[in-house]
Amino acid sequence: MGNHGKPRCDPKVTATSTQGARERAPLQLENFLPYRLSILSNTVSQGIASDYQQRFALSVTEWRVMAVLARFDGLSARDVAERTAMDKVAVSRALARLVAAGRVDRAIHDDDKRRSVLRLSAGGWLIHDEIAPMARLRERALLHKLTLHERAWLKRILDKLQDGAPVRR
Amino acid sequence: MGNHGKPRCDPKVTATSTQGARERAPLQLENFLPYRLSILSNTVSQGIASDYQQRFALSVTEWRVMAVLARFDGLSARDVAERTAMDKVAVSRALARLVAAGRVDRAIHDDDKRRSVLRLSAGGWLIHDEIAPMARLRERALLHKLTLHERAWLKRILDKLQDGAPVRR
DNA sequence: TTACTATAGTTACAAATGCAACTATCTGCA
DNA sequence: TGCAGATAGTTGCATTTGTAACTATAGTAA
Repeated sequence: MGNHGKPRCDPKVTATSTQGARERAPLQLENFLPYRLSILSNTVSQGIASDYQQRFALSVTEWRVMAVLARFDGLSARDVAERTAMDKVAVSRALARLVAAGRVDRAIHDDDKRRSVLRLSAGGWLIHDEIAPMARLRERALLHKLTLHERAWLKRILDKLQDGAPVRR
Repeated sequence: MGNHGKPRCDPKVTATSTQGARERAPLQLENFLPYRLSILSNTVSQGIASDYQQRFALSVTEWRVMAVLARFDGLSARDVAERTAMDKVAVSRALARLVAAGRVDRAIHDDDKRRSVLRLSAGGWLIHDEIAPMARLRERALLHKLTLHERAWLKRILDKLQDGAPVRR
């Protein structure tokens, strides 16, 4: 029962990294790629969100929907879901709020009455035009931590990591 | 009112990238670093979670708590929150479930009765020892998409992006 | 037509999450 | 002592999210 080689270490005295048993040893979260990605992504997204969250009462999902609609006019909800890699239910709800707030106009497709035809409203564009530059600034600040060389590698690496990844729906 | 240079483009006909107006133009989400990080992170975490989610009825937060406890024995809830970069409330709730399920043993600190002293139970270790290798495999599969050179760059880049980042609490 | 299947989008319900308020304990200092 | 913060952890409540079921429309073929 108790034959587990538990790493008994005082947590305050830096991490007795229990190397030795290769597969069995506990993960080192701080070096575990999926974990690091998660932390970094949350930190970054949270930073950007704090720019507009309270100011416009806009959630991250709502902003993402607005961002795609700014780029591609007349998409259906399904298209939006595809382009944002968000769940269709999440998109539906974000759209309900955006339409109610008058930030997005929703029409019905002529040839297919199931589809909606989505478009930023004038008010939506105003908000978009305030947020987009802030988002860009955040990205720039992030990239400024890297050399040009590193930025190029990062892009290449993200491409490779992403390729063949399953697309959510 | 309508003097917005909206990019009218058929979404099916690949992305008329509205370059020109530098700051004003809509974001290209697909090249926007924060967005890419978010997608990648979600995809990866989701993949790992699918390995244990239903099988052990374990949430991502719970697994993370178990992972730190595997590595550092006798932490307090606060320590766990710090090491997982999770909210203390989230940790408290995850612990409540883990203790109830008999996966974590909770004692009270001798010198400070506020603190808990946390430790994986024997059953917790069994589960950990099943999940950890799977998680490692997932990470390995991810890293195998990269050359050794790229892996080194990625590590370096993540370090730089993360440095100076605010620590959640 | 009718029936079967697929798709767009919404709704319902349950679980997860975040924030603020709360209890209990500890620390420091008059 | 005893009182005013701090800190560890939990609880309540409102919001968000995920899953599945549902409605409505479309496509296809007998």
